[in-house]
Amino acid sequence: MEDDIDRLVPDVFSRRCDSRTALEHVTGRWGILAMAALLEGTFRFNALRRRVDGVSEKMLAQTLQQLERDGFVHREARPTIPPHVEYSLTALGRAVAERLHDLIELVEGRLPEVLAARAAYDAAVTGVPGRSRAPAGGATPGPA
Amino acid sequence: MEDDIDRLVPDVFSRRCDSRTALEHVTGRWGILAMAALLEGTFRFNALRRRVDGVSEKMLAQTLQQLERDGFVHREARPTIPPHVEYSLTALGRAVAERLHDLIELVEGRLPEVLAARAAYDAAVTGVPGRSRAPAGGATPGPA
DNA sequence: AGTTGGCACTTTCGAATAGTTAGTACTAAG
DNA sequence: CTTAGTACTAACTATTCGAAAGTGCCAACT
Repeated sequence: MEDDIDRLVPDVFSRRCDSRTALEHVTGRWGILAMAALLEGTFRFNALRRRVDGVSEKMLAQTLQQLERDGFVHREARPTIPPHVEYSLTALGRAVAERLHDLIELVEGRLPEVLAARAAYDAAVTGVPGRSRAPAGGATPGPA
Repeated sequence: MEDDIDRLVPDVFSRRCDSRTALEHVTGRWGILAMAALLEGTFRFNALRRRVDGVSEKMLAQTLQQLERDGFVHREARPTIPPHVEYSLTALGRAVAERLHDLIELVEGRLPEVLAARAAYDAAVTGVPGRSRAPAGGATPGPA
């Protein structure tokens, strides 16, 4: 992405490429979970918020707006009071969500290995399993 | 993940599940790009930094440490001055990186659709294509 | 001789973003 | 009457990120 010719080839490694932000939206902390939940079906706002444990209204609203703008999510609002809004995946969003789902399944399925690695790392760093501490600074190659 | 029995089943939708942070590490802004770069081969620190456009030394160091601790990345440091450190994917990291790569390929390949969606969204929101503005607040269902 | 560049980080401080809380306006149910 | 629900937004606080400088040594260049 160093000049105009290169700009025609999407490349997430280049910070100036629009694909970078699109990728960040679908893999952001709340984006990936919202997409994965929507793969299960259409949700209303608060139902989605309950599905994605820990997300605030603000962050969810912001995330859904980004995803909608990128074309991954479809928002259907009825002119009612109280509001009635439904969110669902677009075809593009579904393609992305399926890959996110694959990733999530893998990470969940191999969590024991991650936990074991963490314990081993912590023990190597501090000599005490379960206690994480950054290696000391300086120009010396750190332990690991 | 509401009680001890549920804690045995990894579930990224639950904020208390360790798989949540593991997923956040590999899909974080810099994590996903570092993993994708390492899929290309082993990198030394500054080579990786050059590969991932826009990342600071601080964020890269922090990201690599997280990934190493989770067991996705292997760090090989020689006891030399100047330092000589190499980063590569573990087997677990490779499995994850391959899925990240699939996702990246998809997002890059369908970027034109994302850009078209953004233009359409901005036009619908502001009447001016290319100019993004959040819908007005209140309890009224927003336009979209 | 001095200067510069390279290596892989860490530290400090300000900028940016995420999170918390309260608010909007209406209806239905208790 | 109060409470709960709906889908957000605004204001303030907390946390994280980014920019810049620093570490200590060696090699290459002037």
